[in-house]
Amino acid sequence: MRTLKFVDNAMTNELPSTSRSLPIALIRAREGVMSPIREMLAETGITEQQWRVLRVLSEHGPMDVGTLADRASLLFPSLTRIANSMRKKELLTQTRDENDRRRQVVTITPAGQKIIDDKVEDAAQIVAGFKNTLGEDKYEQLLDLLAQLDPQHDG
Amino acid sequence: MRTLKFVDNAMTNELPSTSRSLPIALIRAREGVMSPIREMLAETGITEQQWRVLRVLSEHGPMDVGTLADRASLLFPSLTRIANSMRKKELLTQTRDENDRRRQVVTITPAGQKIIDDKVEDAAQIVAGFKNTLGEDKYEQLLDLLAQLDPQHDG
DNA sequence: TGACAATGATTGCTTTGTTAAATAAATTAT
DNA sequence: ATAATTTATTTAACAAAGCAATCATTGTCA
Repeated sequence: MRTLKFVDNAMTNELPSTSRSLPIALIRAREGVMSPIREMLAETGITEQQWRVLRVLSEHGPMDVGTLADRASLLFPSLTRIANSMRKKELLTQTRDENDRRRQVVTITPAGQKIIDDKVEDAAQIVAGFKNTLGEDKYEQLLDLLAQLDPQHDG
Repeated sequence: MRTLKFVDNAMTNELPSTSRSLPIALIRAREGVMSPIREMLAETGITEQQWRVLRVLSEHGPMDVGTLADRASLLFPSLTRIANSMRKKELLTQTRDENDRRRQVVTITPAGQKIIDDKVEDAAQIVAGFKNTLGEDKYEQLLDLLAQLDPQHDG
């Protein structure tokens, strides 16, 4: 068992204690945030990722799979499967782009949009709850700090 | 396609644009942080989760599966399977607690500890990199804000 | 004591994450 | 024009997440 040293570890080769580990803190925060959202989504029969796909499509309209994957923060292979199952549930449709026939254009269906419409309010309340516990300022600050850890982000 | 309104949405039923969504920000930040760590771990043949398990065992010594799952932020069923594969690789051992024979006590092996020892330095440098880009203050601040989103955490 | 609840852990099932390889259409270069 | 390259997407294979159900052991209490 490694001995814990309760000193600054900046000049040492020590990792921060797992209780102050950034990756673990990110996981736990995510779990805290997603837990009520998952609970809310359980009634709809769709998953967290499927909700994200619907959100993006609803917000920006039809788009190709690559852009969708990017905006919903999903990996390509994941999205392929997710789109398949969502098509079976008729939450979206998929058509080949005739200008560039490699591209698959995905569109939300009325049934998909209905799920969004039915749940926006609940979702917004959950978000508002977190904004409330942190306070508006710290909430925005958190989003900024998180953005700085995202390599895609400019900064 | 939903019309975007560029106004404050506090009093409306609108969700924040997906680009300012907390769950998505958390996913992206996590991806940004884990990407170099995964790269580093690729050489060792273990996954991010297995690394966490080794870290916790190395830091706190042998413990039962429940406590380990808690400290490594893994779900029980996940840990059961992860421990199985790690046992096959001889990174840890598992023995029944004789006082309470429901409990399984997990211990890191020398081979497991060696992976930690070989890579602590690299890992610490990666962490230091993030501390550097954010600055010591904002880094600590971020950890505090994230902790507030964790229901397990006191606060 | 003996039925019953509570606890610790595992198993089964479906979905997603992650990497690598394959396919297919478009672009570039020779 | 055709071979080589790049781009968009899919498939395959394995690890892990998340949820429900199961199993074994321990604890409670009538």
